Amino acid sequence: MKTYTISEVAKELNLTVYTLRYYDKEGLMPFVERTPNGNRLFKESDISALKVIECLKATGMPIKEIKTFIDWCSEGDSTLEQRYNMFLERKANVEAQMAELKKTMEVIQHKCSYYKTAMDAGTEDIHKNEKLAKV
Amino acid sequence: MKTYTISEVAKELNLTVYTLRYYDKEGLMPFVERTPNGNRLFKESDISALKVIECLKATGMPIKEIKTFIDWCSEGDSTLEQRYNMFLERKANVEAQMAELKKTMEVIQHKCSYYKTAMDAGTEDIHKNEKLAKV
DNA sequence: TTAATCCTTCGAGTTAACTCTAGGTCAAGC
DNA sequence: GCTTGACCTAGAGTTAACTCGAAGGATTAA
Repeated sequence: MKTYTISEVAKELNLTVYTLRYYDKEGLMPFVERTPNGNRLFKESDISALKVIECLKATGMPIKEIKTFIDWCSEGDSTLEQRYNMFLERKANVEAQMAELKKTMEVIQHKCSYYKTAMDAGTEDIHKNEKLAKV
Repeated sequence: MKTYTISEVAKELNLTVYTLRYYDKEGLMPFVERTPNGNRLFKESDISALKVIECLKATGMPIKEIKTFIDWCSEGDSTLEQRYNMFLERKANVEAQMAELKKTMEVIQHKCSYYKTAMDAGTEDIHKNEKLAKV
C-alpha cells in the first residue's frame, strides 16, 4: 500500500508541513501512523480524511469543533447520529453563507456600475442626486 | 439633520462600540465628526459608509486594504479608477468564494446522505465497499 | 565520512481583529 | 451638589490559526 511523507501530503493538499503538524498537535489526525523512527506515514485514507477536514474548515468550522468530530469518528457507530446532525448543521451554515455572499455580491456589483459611470464622467458628482454612501 | 451616537450605530450595524472605535483607530472612519467635547457624531451618510465597509469585510477584505480604499475616497475623483478596479477585483474574489462554497456544499451534502444511510443501518460498515474517507 | 535532505519535538513568535480595562470628561436627573 | 451613565483615550489582553527556530535523529549520494 502506497504511503506518503508529510511534505508530500502538504504539497498535495496545498498546506505547509507546519500546518499539518499543527493539526496533528490539535488532535485532528489521530489515525496517522508512524515509522519506527517516528516519522509520520500517511495512507490514502488519511489524505481523504484530511480533505474532509479541509472541507469542514471551508465551512468556517473552528479546529476545536473539527476535533470533536474526529473524536466521534474514533468512537465508532455510537456517534453516528451526532455526526449526521453535525453535517446537517454545517449544511444550514453553508446555505446561510451563500445567501450572505449573494447579498454582498449585489452591493459589489452596484458599486462596480456606480464607479464605472463616475469614471466615464470623470467625476463622482454625477451621482450627487442619489442618496448613496460617499464611499 | 438627524445624528447618532456610537452605541446607536453599533446597535444598528450589529457591531460593538469597541469594534467601531477600533475601526476609527484604524482610519476607517475619517469622516465622522465630533461634538465640542469629543464625542463621535454619526450622520446617515456615515452609517451608509459603514455599511459599505461591512460589505467589503464580508468579501474577506482585510482592514488595512479597506483603509486604502477609504483614503482613496478622501482623495476624490483622481482615484476613481483605482476604486473601480478594486471593486472589480472584489467581484472576482466573491465569485471565486461562491464557487468554492458550492464545491464545499457538494461534499457536505454527500456526507449528509452518507451518514443518513449509516445511521439508518445502525453502522458505518454499510459503506465498507466504497472507497471513502473513514471520517 | 561527510554533507544534504528529510524528518522529529518543543516552545516561542506572529498576525488580524477584536475586546476590554483604567482613568477621565461631561450632561441629565434627583 | 452629587450620582449615574454615556462618552472619551491609551494601551494591554485575548483568540485562532498558524509559522517558525533550534536542536537533533535517520537516510541517501558522492
